Amino acid sequence: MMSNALIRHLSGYSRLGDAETALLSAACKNVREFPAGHHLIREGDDPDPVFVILEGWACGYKILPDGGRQIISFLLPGDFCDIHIAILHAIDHNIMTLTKASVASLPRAEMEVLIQANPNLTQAFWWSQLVDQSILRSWIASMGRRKSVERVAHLMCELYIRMRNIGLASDDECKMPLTQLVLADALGLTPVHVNRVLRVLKKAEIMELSHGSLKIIDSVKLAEIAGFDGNYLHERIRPYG
Amino acid sequence: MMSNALIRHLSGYSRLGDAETALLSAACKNVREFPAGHHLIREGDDPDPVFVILEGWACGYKILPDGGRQIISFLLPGDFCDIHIAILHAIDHNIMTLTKASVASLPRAEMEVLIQANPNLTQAFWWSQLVDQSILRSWIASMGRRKSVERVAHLMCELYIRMRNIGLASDDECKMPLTQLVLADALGLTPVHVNRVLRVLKKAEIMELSHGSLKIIDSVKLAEIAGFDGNYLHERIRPYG
DNA sequence: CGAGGTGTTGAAATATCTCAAGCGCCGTGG
DNA sequence: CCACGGCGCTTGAGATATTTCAACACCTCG
Repeated sequence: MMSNALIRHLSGYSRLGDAETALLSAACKNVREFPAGHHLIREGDDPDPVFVILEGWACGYKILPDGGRQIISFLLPGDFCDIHIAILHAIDHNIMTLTKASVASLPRAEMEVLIQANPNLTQAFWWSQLVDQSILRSWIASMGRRKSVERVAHLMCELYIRMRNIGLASDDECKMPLTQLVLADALGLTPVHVNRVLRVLKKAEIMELSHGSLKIIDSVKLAEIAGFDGNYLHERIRPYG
Repeated sequence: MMSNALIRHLSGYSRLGDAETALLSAACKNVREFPAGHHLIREGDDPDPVFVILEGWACGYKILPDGGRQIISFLLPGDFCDIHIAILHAIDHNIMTLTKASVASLPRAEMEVLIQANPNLTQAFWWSQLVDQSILRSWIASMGRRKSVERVAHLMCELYIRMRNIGLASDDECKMPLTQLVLADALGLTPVHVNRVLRVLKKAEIMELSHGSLKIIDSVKLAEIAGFDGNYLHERIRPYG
């Protein structure tokens, strides 16, 4: 029975003791609720607090000179914005909520003390960051070498597994509050094309995305189309539950 | 007068004292020469030594289930393979030399002692890793939202600037030992298409890539086509020289 | 009730790929 | 020294995936 998505998330990466979870809980006391479409971080900001998503979804994105948007990452409950980004002078992308979300903000200084004093936490944060980086690599591979159907399938696999890892998915279903436009901006496609791809996957009785939730009908075929190998998510130490 | 590409690279991120540069030099004593096409790291390996490229180029890549290759990163002199990746169980991509290269390998244990004892080094390594991550994000944006000409132009801008940052580029030219096939695998394109794009850029008198080197003819137009904004490379503290 | 965001569909336009062939260069082996 | 094979580059023509443009239906929210 874990009180907090951050703890649930990190405890997948390192065995945390009671003392550590207590520290994390305490650090997360400053919680705010934001509506969908609220910016947590804007490009060019001075990085200050570390945000942790406790409930809801967010995404990181970049705007290209021609006005196009590319989504770079999805933040699920327990995920946080890059901690050490403070070292850089300015942030090079935006982070925005995709749904109503409750978000804890931890003062950076406090954060660093916390990490330095607790080797298990250090390790958990490192791991988490490395997994993020691994996901970025995997996205590049997807954008570069997968066709649209495969790309959609792959992203759905990734997000489903990530949701399952934090205890937010059932056997064949999970929340997936993404509009087709958002999906398009994440996959480097057009909204219309995403629509057609989703139709194909539905007609083939493989998966169905609607009303903000994903239903996996034939998980084997889905993974096959996606060419999905979850290794890059570097599995949790112990499954949730 | 810097003896070593690693030092040159890191000193762009943090002011290193004589003591620190001496330590780094000493750590780099174990140097080997590899031919082009040699694998430094293979997917699934147990991560052990940290490799630093002293001379030559390397790249990281993934192989997709259908056999396709996607290049994920280019390693230039001074770049190194992810240090903290040791935390993960297994590496999820390959690293291969693209040219004859001289490579230092640092025992991981030694590395960690070094870092923990020297805050400036810690900072430099952090920064370096964050820049790598920033480059990954920028690649995703490129693959998702730029057309082939823009994508080629953008990569050339990035690599030129990175070469310049380590003192390996002249005003309008630098080494660029990439075959069109490699370029294609990095950009998510076909070798034939890369060829046609390069032709266009050459005919338009913007840049020319041949015999392993890049010549920039009209840097303004090149940056314009690319929509290049170098911020994501998070400039060095002091320019090389 | 109207407005705006989201999803749906069709038809035409276009970027990129695929397949296929030929060329030039370079290192190797006869 | 020449012939050969291999790799990288080049070019063409046709095929295909994805985009673009445009219209409409649906729903929620004010």
